Amino acid sequence: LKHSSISTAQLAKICGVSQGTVDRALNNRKGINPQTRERILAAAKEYGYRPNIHARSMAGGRSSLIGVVVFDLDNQYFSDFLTSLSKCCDEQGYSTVVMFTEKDPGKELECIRSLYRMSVDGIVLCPIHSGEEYENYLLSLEIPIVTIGNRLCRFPHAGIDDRLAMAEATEYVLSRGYDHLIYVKPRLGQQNTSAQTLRLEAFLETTAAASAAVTVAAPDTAEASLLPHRQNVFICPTDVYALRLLRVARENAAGILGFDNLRLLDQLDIRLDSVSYDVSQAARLAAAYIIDGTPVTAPVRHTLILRGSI
Amino acid sequence: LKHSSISTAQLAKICGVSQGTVDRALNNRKGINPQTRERILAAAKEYGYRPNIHARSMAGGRSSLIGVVVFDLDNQYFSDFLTSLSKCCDEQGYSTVVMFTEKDPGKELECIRSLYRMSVDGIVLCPIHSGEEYENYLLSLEIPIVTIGNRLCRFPHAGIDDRLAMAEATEYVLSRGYDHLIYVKPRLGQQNTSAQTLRLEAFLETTAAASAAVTVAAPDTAEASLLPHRQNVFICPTDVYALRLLRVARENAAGILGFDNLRLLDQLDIRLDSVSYDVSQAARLAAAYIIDGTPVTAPVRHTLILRGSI
DNA sequence: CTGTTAGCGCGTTCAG
DNA sequence: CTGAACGCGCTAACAG
Repeated sequence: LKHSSISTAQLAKICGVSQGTVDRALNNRKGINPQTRERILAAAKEYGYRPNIHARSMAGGRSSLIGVVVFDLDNQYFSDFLTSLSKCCDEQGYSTVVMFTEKDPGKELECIRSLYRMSVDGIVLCPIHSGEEYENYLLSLEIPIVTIGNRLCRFPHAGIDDRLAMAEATEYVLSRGYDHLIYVKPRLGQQNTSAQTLRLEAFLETTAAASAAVTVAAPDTAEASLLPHRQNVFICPTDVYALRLLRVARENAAGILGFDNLRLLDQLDIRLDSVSYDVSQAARLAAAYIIDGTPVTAPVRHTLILRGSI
Repeated sequence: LKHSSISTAQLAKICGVSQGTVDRALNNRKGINPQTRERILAAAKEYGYRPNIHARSMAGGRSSLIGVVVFDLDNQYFSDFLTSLSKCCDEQGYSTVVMFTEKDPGKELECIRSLYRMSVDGIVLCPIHSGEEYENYLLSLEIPIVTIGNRLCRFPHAGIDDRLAMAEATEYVLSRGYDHLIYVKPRLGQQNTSAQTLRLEAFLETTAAASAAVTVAAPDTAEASLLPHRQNVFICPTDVYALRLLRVARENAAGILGFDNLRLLDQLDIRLDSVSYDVSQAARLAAAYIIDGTPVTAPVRHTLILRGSI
């Protein structure tokens, strides 16, 4: 009663074969008569056979579980990603188990350990830790791990080319004639800040040769950085900051650029230019890497969505 | 190597007892010498023993997995709830498995079936289905199920008293002297719309005896419902609608009330009055019901958060 | 109070 | 190509 779906043993009895043969048919293993395979497959479909993940993972096979480790759901970026990933995994018969680190390095380790103990088939991780020792630990788990948001040296990354995206966006801003760029830099208190670091570096490199003035400000000092008699523009490496500065920008006739293009913008009809990319593609890349081992070759493509705030 | 944590068998060998005794100690079962129990518990702690959920659930015990079925993460309400629930479950050694229905009744059944097959210990469900037949099916699963958002007759609900909350909010609005109340009613195309239905009913009952004019409008016709030379106010049963109407309200000097008090409001410093309640308390109630069987006796308390939009 | 045993459903040997 | 047997880690039932 507990599990409505039938077991391989029952299937075996029904088809008049052994459990081993059923296993060979179900899991596309070699060494089985094509006819008996078809017969078993047909019966499996008829009786609605579904593998039991617990038994399977105990016997050393896949668990069909994929772990996801993110900060929280405060930033809609993660919500967007989760929705896509969950859908993507579902379609392939996998379930996702999400855990939150709340940007606490200790919790990150706890999350990973928990997921490992659940014998997930892989982990999608937005890391806050970094360093060789940490990566060694992750590698020792011997399960596929792919990063999102922040990066790790020896693991694939499902995301955009942060450097290129920010460089292009900055160039566009410069081309619009602004002569004072205020980069709103988050406090980089954490360990792994690769995403934000790459964006900042790209911004600095791109503006190095420009004639425009440049200020790098903390979120709470951004407003005070506005210069009079200048064409000011806020460059925000996250929509979250941009949203908070939207009013200030408008009141001071300054331009403003966001990053991530949260669904929120369209949902609430907010006129904020933002660097956008296909989150579902990132999710697909991550899932494909974990499920099929498909290597992540190219970064996800990005676009600048213009709504008139620059 | 796969599972770094030791097994009950190993613990048994270490303590010089049988596996059965270890089980009795670990799971607070009766019929064991308090001294041997302490000895085993100490060893378990020392060696970092952690139960294997797959083995446990296969043997007919708990899986320490709790299923969550919600529409999606578009509405921040669900993100808020999930964050709280996940935290709450974590603290008690449970993990959550989230699935999305996308308001598709067929998917809702799929989600529940999947979770059931994973032998989750219980399900937190925001139902879109309803009706006796459906409830019978859920009951036949013989696992604890608690609803959030929408309700079902024969299952506990972790949430506020929607009727009372809307009634009180409406009364407050009336007390502020508005003489034209525009209720923004969602399209109730789904099957289970209990939450929205209760709120609308409460609004209508509360305004029945009032002298103020009342209009019930669809989200896209709300603006057109504004009456000239009147003190208009929008009553939105969801912050999502309120956020979209915020500008219209301001431009027309109309009041506006939201519902749910999304974290977004504080995050972006949005001045919207909204009916608020402690989401984490709802999460705790839901978790306690599933984990310990604690009955949900009283609804979660609500408050009206005033930010000057009424 | 404690030890022993069986079995959950599946993957993986090893024989045939 | 197929069948039989074992073990994963745990709970439950029965013996002592």
